[in-house]
Amino acid sequence: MHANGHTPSPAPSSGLPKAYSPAQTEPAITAKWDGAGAFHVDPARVLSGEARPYCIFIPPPNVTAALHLGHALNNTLQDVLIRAHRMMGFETLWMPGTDHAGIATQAVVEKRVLKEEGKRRNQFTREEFIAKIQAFKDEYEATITAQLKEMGASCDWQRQRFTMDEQCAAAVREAFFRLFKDGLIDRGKRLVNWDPALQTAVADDECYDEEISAAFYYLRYPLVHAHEHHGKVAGPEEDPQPVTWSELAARGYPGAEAHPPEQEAWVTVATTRPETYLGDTAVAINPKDPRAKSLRGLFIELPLVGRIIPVIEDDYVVLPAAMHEDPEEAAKDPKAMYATGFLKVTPAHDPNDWEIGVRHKLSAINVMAPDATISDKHGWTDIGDAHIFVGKKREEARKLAVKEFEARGLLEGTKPYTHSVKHSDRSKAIVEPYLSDQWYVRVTDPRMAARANAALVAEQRTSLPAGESARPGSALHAATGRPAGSAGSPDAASGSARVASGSPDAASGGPVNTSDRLKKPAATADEPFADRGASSDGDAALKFHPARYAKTYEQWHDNIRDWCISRQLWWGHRIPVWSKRRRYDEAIAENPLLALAQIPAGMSGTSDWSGQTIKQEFRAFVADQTRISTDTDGVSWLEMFICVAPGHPEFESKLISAGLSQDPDVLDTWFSSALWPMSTLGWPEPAKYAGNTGMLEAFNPSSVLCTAREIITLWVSRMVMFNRYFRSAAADQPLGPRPSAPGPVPFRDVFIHAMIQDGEGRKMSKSLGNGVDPRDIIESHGADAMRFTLVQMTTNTQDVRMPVQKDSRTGKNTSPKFDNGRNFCNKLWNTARFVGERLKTQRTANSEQRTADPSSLRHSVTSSHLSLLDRWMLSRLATTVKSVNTALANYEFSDYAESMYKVLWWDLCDWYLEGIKPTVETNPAQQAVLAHALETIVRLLHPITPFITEAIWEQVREFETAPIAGVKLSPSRKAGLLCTAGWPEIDESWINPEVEAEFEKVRELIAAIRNTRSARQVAPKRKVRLHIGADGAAAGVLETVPGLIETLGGLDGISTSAPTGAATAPFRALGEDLALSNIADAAQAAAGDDRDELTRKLASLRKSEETLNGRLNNPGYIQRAPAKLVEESKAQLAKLHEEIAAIESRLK
RNA sequence: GGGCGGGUAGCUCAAUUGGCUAGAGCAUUCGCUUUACAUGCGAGAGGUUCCGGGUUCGAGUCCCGGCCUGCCCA
Repeated sequence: MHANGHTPSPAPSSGLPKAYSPAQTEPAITAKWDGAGAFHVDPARVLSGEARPYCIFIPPPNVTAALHLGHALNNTLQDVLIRAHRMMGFETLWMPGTDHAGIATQAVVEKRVLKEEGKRRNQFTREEFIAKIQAFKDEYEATITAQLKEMGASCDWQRQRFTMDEQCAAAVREAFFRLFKDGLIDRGKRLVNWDPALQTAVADDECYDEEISAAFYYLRYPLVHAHEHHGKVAGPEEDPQPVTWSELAARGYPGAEAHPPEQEAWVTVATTRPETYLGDTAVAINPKDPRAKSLRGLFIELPLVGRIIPVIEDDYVVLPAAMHEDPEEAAKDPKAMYATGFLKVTPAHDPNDWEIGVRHKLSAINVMAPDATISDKHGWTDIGDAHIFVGKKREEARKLAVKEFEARGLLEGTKPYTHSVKHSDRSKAIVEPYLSDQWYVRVTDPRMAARANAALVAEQRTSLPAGESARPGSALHAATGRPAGSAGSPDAASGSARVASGSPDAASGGPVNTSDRLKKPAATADEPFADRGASSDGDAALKFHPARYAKTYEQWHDNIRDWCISRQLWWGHRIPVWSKRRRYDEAIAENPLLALAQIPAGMSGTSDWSGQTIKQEFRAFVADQTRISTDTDGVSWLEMFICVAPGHPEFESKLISAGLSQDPDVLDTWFSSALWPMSTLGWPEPAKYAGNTGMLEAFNPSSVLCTAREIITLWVSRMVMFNRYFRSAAADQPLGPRPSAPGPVPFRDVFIHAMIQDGEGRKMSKSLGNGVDPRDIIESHGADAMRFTLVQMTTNTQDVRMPVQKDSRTGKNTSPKFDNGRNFCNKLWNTARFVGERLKTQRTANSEQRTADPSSLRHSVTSSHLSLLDRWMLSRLATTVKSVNTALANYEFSDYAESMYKVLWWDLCDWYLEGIKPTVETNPAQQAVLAHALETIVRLLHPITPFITEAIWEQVREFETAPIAGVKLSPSRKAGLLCTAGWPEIDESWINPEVEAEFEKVRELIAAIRNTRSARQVAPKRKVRLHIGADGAAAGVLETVPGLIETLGGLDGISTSAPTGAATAPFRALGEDLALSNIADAAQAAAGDDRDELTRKLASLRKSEETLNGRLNNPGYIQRAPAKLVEESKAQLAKLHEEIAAIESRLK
């Protein structure tokens, strides 16, 4: 292998070394592309109508690490599309950039800082720590950019963006502001996945499930009599009276008689998390449970805490297995096997309990601090005797709770139980469902989710049209600034919140215009006709490839939930909201605007502003929301949230000096990613950033998004929702009126490509050590080899497997698959050497004239100048151009690579080059075909293997031959580089099935000769003689390709006389008995056929004969199958009979 | 639990949507330094298309039921 230190010696005749050396070629080619600005796009060419746009936005890689093989695949496919369309004459933009990847990057840097400096994040100021992350980001951004260039990515590098750079940040500010102003962002107290180690909310996709060994604990909860006051049950009653078993027996409770009549009765709950009992606000039983009826109206007194909570009935509760109608069915549900029929309900610490809480309007009591220790400072006030738990970790508190129940005789038992529990990706800590204030985007609003589905092309839609399928979202907690009917009873206290989420009518008391929201789903369908016309721009415009992924996309939107966008991190876009909390009083309650008025009054020094004035003066860049809440001490608060549009730092400082503070959280990374197709083009003010004028109009919507399937829900959906919302016609002006008609999609096609797995079907990962580093492959095999292999592997399946091997020499992971690509590149290289040697005499200084100035040329080569072999080659080329175009249009990448492999290796190298060797140097027409064949292939291959083709092109374009009619190879548009040369066009009239069929006969004859030679062990160099009939089929075939059979069959001549002597070998081809003679020296001639092989072959042919006979003897087949097929079968059978007879005669 | 894939030669994948004797590449066997290429050339061997039913003249392909396997969403 040449990488082994030895430099291939150049072949003096052609100037090209014998083996292709990517390491010597690739950097120089990259420099040429860079120097020529070959990939820089000019929107003016699009806007003037000079060129059609083609655009892809790169899925911005995270700055957390170098690119892996999945990135290599993703970016190779994009580059293939980009380069092909650039050559096709499109004004082609591939927008590059990177993503700040909030939690991932911060976690990586935190780990690094801890390791290197022994310090934690909180030992730095926010600014100091962000600077460290920034430095890390700069390092990896540079690595990633270098890697993409090494792969040959033809991005418009002058436009490279970062999701947190100034331009993208402005878009994020603007988007947040508009959503806030339009009531699509609100603040809510909900359960989030809380990472107690990192102390931030994490998204579902930042979690993984892992089984842990745990236990079910069976706790006895004492039953008591109590009363409910105005729906409040959390307050302890005075001296609650215990319920005795005899009372229960009287109520008809099954099994109560088994207990001592005067003993205090209990119910037993089963739980894996006993410590959360501190936050229980009910015990639930299934209404179908026979005990349910007798417990109605009874309460529980929680031990130590003393809280009185109701027994409620809810379908969610699993019936115990013993109670199940079908015991076999019950045995299938492990939970039923463990269940007691009673469920402790802890809305603040369990998502299912939260839902029950919503249904039954229970309180949610948070009993934990952000580090998941038990705390009485975060909403829990009725501590009672439970203060012994405060300060304990989750696990310690669990043990203590069990111990305390046991001490009171309330622990009924313990059963070991293994179950899967959510863990945080980044810290590996067990996620705590945690009640906290977060910002949400109301993607459940029909302007978001329903419009995303409406964007699908008609043939990919399966669900109801927009509006009918949309569902109202969960309730708002934050109020908008809109005047409200009645302030109602304040809800959602800061810690002990009344659960309201998920229930639309729960918000009816608040200042939210609920009816307006509920009407919205239908509004889309009821929109005026004109509006629908305007929306046609984006409706039915989005298409998935492969189509099956449209379903994933659609179902996601049908079931979408509001999107939590706040993250308790430092690395990210800081939420542009300033807030202040004030004591609530009656006057303010009547008019929240008045309260708001007092804030800017203080900060500006002007004391007489009214709410109305604020609205007018700052309407353009200030939006506000208020929220009313009551804490457990009964104190009501009014919170004011003010969002400021970008570009008003002076106003922000005024807010600060007026006592407001900016939200410490940052936005979910996907918020900025969702804006990527807009922010990178300068939205909302392209003119403000150099070079962006016209970009938005020219390149949004883009052509296609290339990504992996898990990204459909994470990113594709959000880009579609945001693009359609923010780019609606009404919203295109900065700070314009609230958009009504939906806008365009961010991309017309979504191509979902496969995921690369290892040979065992596992994901490639660091922990498994089964990953392949693209840098290693580029180093050992070259970027083109890697790209070819990746393209070749990309079928429309969901996974592709890449067997991974450890290179014994380097110790690095590699895959034998990449040898395919390397060998292919080498084949191309040597093809070019061959052609270069044959055509060197035809070179001129500049062959571009050849197509640019037809008058300077000799006559065009047409079909009549060409032999069968030449016409066959042109037919193959024309067919290839056609099939490559089809493959590209359908994102069938492996088909593209396969077409190129076949036309280069099989057609051009194995047959055409071998066939023309004796004649090409004296046949100008053939030289023209040869030159055009190579150049067509080089051009068609450029998108897959850009480096080697660009290198070869430097020689190819020097060839001077006659043009060929109907073959168009347009010159380069920039700096004589192949990457901007024209895509090959070959007139389809060159596709000639008769020629190909004729050539098939030639190949059959040659194959038969070679087969016979091999079977008779004829020395490869030995020339033999072919004997044919004077008027047989072989004679006809020979006429069509003078000299070719001799060359490729190793013949020294052809005779029409019968063979003589022992050294002859009869064979059959083209339906004729033929023979080779002179196959061996007299001494060796005795060696005959290999009888074993002939016998084997005969058996195989007999089997085929049987199949065909069976088919033709079936009357149904003769009657019903197409006549053409029947004829073919008959012909096949006849041919089979011939072959069988021939072999039988040899076996005699 | 819901949804979507996959199961074809030792390995990785095709098979024009129901129609050639199920094909390639790699690996393997035999032969070959042949003036483009040994990263090569020529010739072979290798298949119960996961299993069981059904529809059809005809099933790898369509339908039903299993088994195995992967992913996504809850």
